[in-house]
Amino acid sequence: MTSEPGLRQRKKMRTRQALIEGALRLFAEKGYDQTTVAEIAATADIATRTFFSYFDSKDDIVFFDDRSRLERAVEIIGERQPGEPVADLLRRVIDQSVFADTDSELARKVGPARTRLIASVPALQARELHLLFDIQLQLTEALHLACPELDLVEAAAAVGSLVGAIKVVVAACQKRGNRPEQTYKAVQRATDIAIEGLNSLPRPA
Amino acid sequence: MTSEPGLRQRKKMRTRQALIEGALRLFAEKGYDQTTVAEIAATADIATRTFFSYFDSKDDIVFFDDRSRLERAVEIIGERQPGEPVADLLRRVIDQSVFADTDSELARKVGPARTRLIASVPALQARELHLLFDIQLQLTEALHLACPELDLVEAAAAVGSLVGAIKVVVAACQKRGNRPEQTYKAVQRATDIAIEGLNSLPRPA
DNA sequence: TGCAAAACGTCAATGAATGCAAAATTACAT
DNA sequence: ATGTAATTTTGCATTCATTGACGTTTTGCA
Repeated sequence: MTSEPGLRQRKKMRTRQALIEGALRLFAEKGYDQTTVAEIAATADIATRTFFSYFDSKDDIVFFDDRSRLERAVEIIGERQPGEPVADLLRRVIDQSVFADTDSELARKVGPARTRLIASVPALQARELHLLFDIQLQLTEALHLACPELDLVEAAAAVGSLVGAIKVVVAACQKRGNRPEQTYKAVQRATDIAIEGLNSLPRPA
Repeated sequence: MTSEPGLRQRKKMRTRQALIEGALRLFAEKGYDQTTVAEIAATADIATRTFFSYFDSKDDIVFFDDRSRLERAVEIIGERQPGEPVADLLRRVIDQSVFADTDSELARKVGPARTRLIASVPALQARELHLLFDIQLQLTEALHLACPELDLVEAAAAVGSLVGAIKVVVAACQKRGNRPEQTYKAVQRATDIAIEGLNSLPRPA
């Protein structure tokens, strides 16, 4: 069952791939808002109507590898060693699903351009946050399952606190125009703060 | 200068109010997607085109009091007593800007219905998360200013961690259908976890 | 080969959002 | 009170994402 893709599937996948590449190229060339769905569809030689059988919306195409990132994350959580501290586990999840390049070459290729794109288009920011939120709910469930000592509220708080800290820190860094290296350091710091708690912050002089 | 509103302003405010009430009523009656901007405009006796000079988009009308909530929060942060622990300060911010009814009666009146509405319409969820994210960046700045002992990254992590924990916990509670009282308890717990850190969570048996 | 399902495409419609220029309203100085 | 400038409102046209209905083509499989 899970073996041969079949001609139909292969064709679909090729079209999908073409759509993604075509769309990201157009977005880079003329901007997101200036690119119409019809133009994207044209790059893969399909009708405009058909685009919507590949992606639910125009924004969705930008986040083509979200699903696989989530799956990887859930997998990592599922492989938790009994007794492993939650903090250690979540550190691994962040490292291997956020920073690793999941969807093979494609993700690596578009990586930085995509980040810039999202940051510059409000509609994409909103979509990203929505997807990320949904991801957090699923991570919460996975964590709750993998860590019987945590109730659902604790699992949710753990995920939300860690992801929230990182997301806001990254945005703050981008806003001030930090270099990627500094931003990476900042993510580490954010992770530590979420794990150690706000009480670990420097006290007033 | 900051005294009398002037007829023009008063009229505008009345129209705005009418739009908000009309829109929320229609949303409740026929659902968000089934309500058109033209219908909303009609409830306030203005042209469809004019709606967009009051709100940038159809979703925006649902979050009419976000600005004032944010302003209240920034104000509270600005009034921080020197030496007051960050955790205490942020606790106050949550209590008084998230749970307090800011926009006078209107906010109180629509409160629960609005919450249900947002939860049931994906477009509104996305918008809310986007607005909340922006709010967090502004809170980060305010906190950084009010707490000289925190650098920007630390301030961002503090805000993101706390808000993120609460948001995910609330969503998890709604998803499982908790009663408001339980949800409130959960928010308290989430706050504690963000403040005490993930390391304060129960260890595996 | 031939049928059923899956995919694709055409056509038409809806509805949000925006730009533009004219018309209406309000503020303000004289 | 009146005229003028500033602000709002509006009608109109347009673009474009998204969706529904329905007929046509492909592909998978018996």
